[in-house]
Amino acid sequence: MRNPWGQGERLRLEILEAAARLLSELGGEQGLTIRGVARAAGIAPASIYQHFADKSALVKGLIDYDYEQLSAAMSAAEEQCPEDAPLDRVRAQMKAYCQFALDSPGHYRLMINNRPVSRTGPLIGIVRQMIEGFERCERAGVRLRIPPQRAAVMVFVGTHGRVALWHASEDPTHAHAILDFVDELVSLVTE
Amino acid sequence: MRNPWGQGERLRLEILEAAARLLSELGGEQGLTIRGVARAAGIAPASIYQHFADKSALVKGLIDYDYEQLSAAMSAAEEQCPEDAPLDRVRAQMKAYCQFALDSPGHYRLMINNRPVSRTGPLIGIVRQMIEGFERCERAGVRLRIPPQRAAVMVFVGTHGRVALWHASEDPTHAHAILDFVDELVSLVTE
DNA sequence: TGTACATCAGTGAACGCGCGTTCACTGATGTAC
DNA sequence: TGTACATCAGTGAACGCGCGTTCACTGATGTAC
Repeated sequence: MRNPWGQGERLRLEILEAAARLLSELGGEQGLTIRGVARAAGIAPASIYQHFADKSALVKGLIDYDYEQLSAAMSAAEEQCPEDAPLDRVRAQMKAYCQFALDSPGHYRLMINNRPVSRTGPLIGIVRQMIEGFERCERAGVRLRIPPQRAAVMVFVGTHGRVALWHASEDPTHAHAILDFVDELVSLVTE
Repeated sequence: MRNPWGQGERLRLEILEAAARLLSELGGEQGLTIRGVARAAGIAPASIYQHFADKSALVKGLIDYDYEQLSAAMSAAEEQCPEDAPLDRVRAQMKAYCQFALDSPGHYRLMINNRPVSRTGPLIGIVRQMIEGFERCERAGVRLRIPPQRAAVMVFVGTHGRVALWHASEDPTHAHAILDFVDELVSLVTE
């Protein structure tokens, strides 16, 4: 079952999917190894090196892959809400973020812990998305207690903290507690 | 330089201190190995097994050691504030928490990631400390926008999120930005 | 049309490494008689 | 007081393991002439 000519790239995706599956099972980075991914994908360890220069490139590829999924989920959630309810749109995005983190703890941890949050990094992109959301709120007449940038950072950072503690918890509370927390945060930054 | 009779326990502390030093240098758990700790302590790897059953016991010992330091730092900061300024006391505790996290990123990460947050765990103890602080505020007449338990959780969780993002950042902002964030959080939960 | 050769996808076997852990030991210091 | 022995703190050398990575390879599929 080797890929036909010119389709060698297909294995790259299969490797990423196998790595994602493995990461979901493991729930953490320990055990996310070249050999383990090869086993999960049903290929030889050496085959991975045709698609990724080394282990760190594989991990980086996986993280990029994950950020795409997260970003898409947030946008999809936003677009489920009517345009004239900007605060709902903000809430929906943030809750999609939570949902991703709750559904895929291993992925979330990897994304947060292994990717420096740089001025151009993917996490910052998400924060920017939130800032734009709050700016739209303000323009729509929603009263904020602090400037929209600060409100966005506050809601995002608070949610992130809540999710991080959920991850560290040995007996995780139900998802709705996390989602309620988002509502509480939003209500704190609005009047 | 072997310890005299009856003082074998002294090496235990030296091992923990060496592990702590190592963790500070590494900034993360990868590389925190039995052999590495032994090297840092200047002893044979086998010697560690006289004081810790296995690697996980060593890590657990290190985490307990770290929580004691953090808790002591928070209490000390609280007691620097006058008793009749309960909100300042709360702020001081939270800022001591931040300071610890900023000064010792490796330790902070280890504590958060490797210790399930159980109903009786050390992190919960810290949250409870914060709750008591906010209850004292309320009794002293400070007006809160939400119940003291929720205010405490909000401030703690938000701070934790902020610190976690600082850790993930490749170009960390200055400490004062973190401390300002604590003030902003506190001002959001008060009137 | 045949045929020599290049290119591609993927592999098997081996490498050196650092790890956690074990076990029989060394030698100094205490105790029993 | 001496002496045999127990106890203690700590060690050196070895074990088996899984890891990341390399390298010469296999065999199918395409291309040049």
